[in-house]
Amino acid sequence: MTRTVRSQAIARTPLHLQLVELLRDLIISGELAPGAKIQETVLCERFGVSRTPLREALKVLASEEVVVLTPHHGAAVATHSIDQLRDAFDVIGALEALAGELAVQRISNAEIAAIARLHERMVRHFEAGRHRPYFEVNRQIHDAIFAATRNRTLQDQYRLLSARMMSARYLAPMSPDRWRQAITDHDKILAALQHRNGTALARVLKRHLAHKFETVRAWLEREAGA
Amino acid sequence: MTRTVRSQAIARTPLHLQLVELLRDLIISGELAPGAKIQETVLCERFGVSRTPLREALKVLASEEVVVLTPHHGAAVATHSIDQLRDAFDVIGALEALAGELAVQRISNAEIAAIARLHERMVRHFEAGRHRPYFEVNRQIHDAIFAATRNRTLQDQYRLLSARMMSARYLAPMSPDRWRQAITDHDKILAALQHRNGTALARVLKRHLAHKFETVRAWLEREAGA
DNA sequence: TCCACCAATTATGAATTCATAATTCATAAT
DNA sequence: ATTATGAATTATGAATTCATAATTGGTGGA
Repeated sequence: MTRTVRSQAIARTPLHLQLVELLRDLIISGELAPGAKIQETVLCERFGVSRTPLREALKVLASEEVVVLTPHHGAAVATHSIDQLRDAFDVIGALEALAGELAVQRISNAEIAAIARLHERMVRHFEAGRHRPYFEVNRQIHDAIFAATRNRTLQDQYRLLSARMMSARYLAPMSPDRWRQAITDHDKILAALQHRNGTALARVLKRHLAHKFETVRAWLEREAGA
Repeated sequence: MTRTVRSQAIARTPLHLQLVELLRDLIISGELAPGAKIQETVLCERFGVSRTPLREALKVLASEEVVVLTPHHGAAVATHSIDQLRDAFDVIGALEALAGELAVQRISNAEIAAIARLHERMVRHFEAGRHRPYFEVNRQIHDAIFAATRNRTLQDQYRLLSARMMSARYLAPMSPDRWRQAITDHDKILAALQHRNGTALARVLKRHLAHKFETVRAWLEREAGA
């Protein structure tokens, strides 16, 4: 009996993929700030790997525009101008709109309920003024909406573009007014989901993102001036 | 070992990026068919490079989902199910709709005129039944519309997703009816551009893509059956 | 003192080498 | 004859080595 042993293959993640995730985390968390130069040997020392897999990882991140490779000059964490951010936000807006349309068609009642619970938690974080947990739950809600689309490509593209400026989204502090606005947006998002109104959901998701962009833009301009 | 004398041309662009383009072309042209196994040593021999840059290139293409890497099994040209293609077409549709909205706001009259000339050429290829030149000019028109958006991210994402199934788009033969339909679509695309009607352009671009998907789907299902 | 230029050092680009996992093929057992 | 087993071969994963471009630091000259 030829029982294939491949049935429960143990997870063997290639080194370069592990490094991709590791570096992405370092960049998202802000430990590697935008514009920071990446010294291959330094990171190799730190992670205990040779340059080969690290360089492969850098090439992948470069193709995602998370880092920038300059021939013979090395790697650096990508920086994005306000124009570039606006461009990315426009694209993400289109993706969110599509996500809204698809989600209401395919989401289960259980998933809607789960998002409602996340929503409650997020509101509580807002009321307690806890920024970091708020952002985390916020991200989970958006991820849940994209997961409900059942469209892997859509999810991947969304993650790709979000990751590219995740640090900006996380770091940009919201004014109390903007934060209240965000909560209002999310109330409408949840309502549109519960009514399975795709058009409304697409519209409010897009507007929500536009608000977020204004927050990021204001922060970047203040940063640049300071 | 003999001292390799490299020409200046290839010294400027990193090898792995050249290989990314080279491989992409091979895949788009169909020389490397979907599902084909990629033997590293074979391609290294063919291109006269070592495995290091080729493997870097494969990793980049894998992150674009143009190839699939299986640990210890090697690389293969990615195959896409009809469901995956539909997912990708949905996303491209959203991108095209956004492109339409932005293009009419930012395109110059000269660019519209250039697209009109491309349109004429495309129609002549259609009337003469020249498939390959038709597809080529068709692609140029769509690229021109995306270029008119002035949104680099949008262009990049579009190119990324189209490349992923370019072979399918190229290889799928259109029925005479579908081809006529495509020309009708393009008439409307040009008209919407000339009237700078973003809503109409977005709508017709999306519908045009839906037609294209039906062509590809029909072809794939016939292929699978045959 | 400042600038230009050249040597020394360092970092990156790419090839080669080494280790290990997967496949193939031959042999043996049922 | 067919299938299972195991050695041999092959291909991939990763480290190391080699080559070359860029940077740095110092010296000499104006």
